[in-house]
Amino acid sequence: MRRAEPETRGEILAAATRRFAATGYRGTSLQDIATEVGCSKATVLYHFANKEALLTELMAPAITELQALDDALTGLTGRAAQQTAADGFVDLAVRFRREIALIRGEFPELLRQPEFAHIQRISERLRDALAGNTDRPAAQVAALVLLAGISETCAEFVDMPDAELRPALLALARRALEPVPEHPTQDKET
Amino acid sequence: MRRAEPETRGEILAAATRRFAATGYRGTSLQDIATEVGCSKATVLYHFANKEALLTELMAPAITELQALDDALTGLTGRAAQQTAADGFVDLAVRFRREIALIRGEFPELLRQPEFAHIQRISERLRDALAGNTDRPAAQVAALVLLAGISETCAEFVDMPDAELRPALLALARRALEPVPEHPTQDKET
DNA sequence: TCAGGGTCTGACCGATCGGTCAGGCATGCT
DNA sequence: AGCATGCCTGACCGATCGGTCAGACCCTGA
Repeated sequence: MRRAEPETRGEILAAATRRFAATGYRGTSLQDIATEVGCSKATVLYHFANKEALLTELMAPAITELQALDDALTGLTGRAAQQTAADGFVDLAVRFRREIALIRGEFPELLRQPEFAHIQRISERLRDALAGNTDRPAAQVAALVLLAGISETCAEFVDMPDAELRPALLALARRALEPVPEHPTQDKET
Repeated sequence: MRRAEPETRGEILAAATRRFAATGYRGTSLQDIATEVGCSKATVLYHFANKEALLTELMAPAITELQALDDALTGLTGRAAQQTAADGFVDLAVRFRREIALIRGEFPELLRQPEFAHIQRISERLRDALAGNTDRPAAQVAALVLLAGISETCAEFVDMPDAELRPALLALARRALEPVPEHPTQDKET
């Protein structure tokens, strides 16, 4: 069972991906991962400082690109921001479906940790951009439905080809975000 | 600290609601709940058979009504099913926002338990109805985005008045579900 | 031949989890 | 007075968690 080449690290990453996607981050123990790899739990912790380090390494590419999208958003407002945010987020969600599935349902708790605090801020900015920088409830609601719904849908449809999933999401986002005729529901006080 | 009237059970339920909503079902220990109530963990387990019984009692009304919506859906197809599903689900999601928040992010794991297996089936039927009983990818994607997005949004906007949240969600759902001009992307196989 | 470093492991640790159990205490009925 | 019952508790249990550690094993280079 001893492995001459040090590819164990990679196998651990692959196994962790599978287990996290299947049973979630908290629902997966280091022993689960070790068993899937065929090594001991101590080996997993030899290659990675702790359980969280495994997750952050798995999520790193997605986080980097999310940050890039956030940067691309600075300065944009109104329809331009809306379009950029929608297109960019759909693209990210489709491409990083696997990563989304990894932390599915544990977003709220994971975001509470300081290491992921900036992601919290990014998703808030993304939501504002999608809402067209308005605080109209209807716009905020639509933005959040899209963000959450797209994430969940991508995690669910892991096997759908990009060429099918992406245009479906883009079309939906465009329909959902099309400027509703204002419909001035005058509410003076909140 | 002894309570003459047996209102402890109600206090436990209330505390469990708060804690589950704040840190999730798995993220909340029986000791957490006991501490918030001001009693011992054994007392919690005296009033409830186990941790899961607490959750099921909290979720019972929502589940009952979800079942009713599913019943109302039988026999309907096409646009009628779509409308009924959308209106019914938005209504349920808005009214049972708190219950959704309780199990936020733990839906996948909870659904795996046999006690909640029928909810799995209901949500699948709901998705099919929302998709207009089509298996066109675009329709399935839109249906899932709506279901997941609406749930998450309701859980997030716990404090928004019903009168604001409901129409916003309904308008969004109507826009998202409006019959897209077919746009025959001929895919012969699958 | 030997030293050293990278890889891996079993044994172990403290903490926390859900859950059990025998018994204490107050009350009310007989 | 005696007894049953409902409510509540501390002490305890086995399991599991993430993480530590001393040492075994193997390869390589001097």
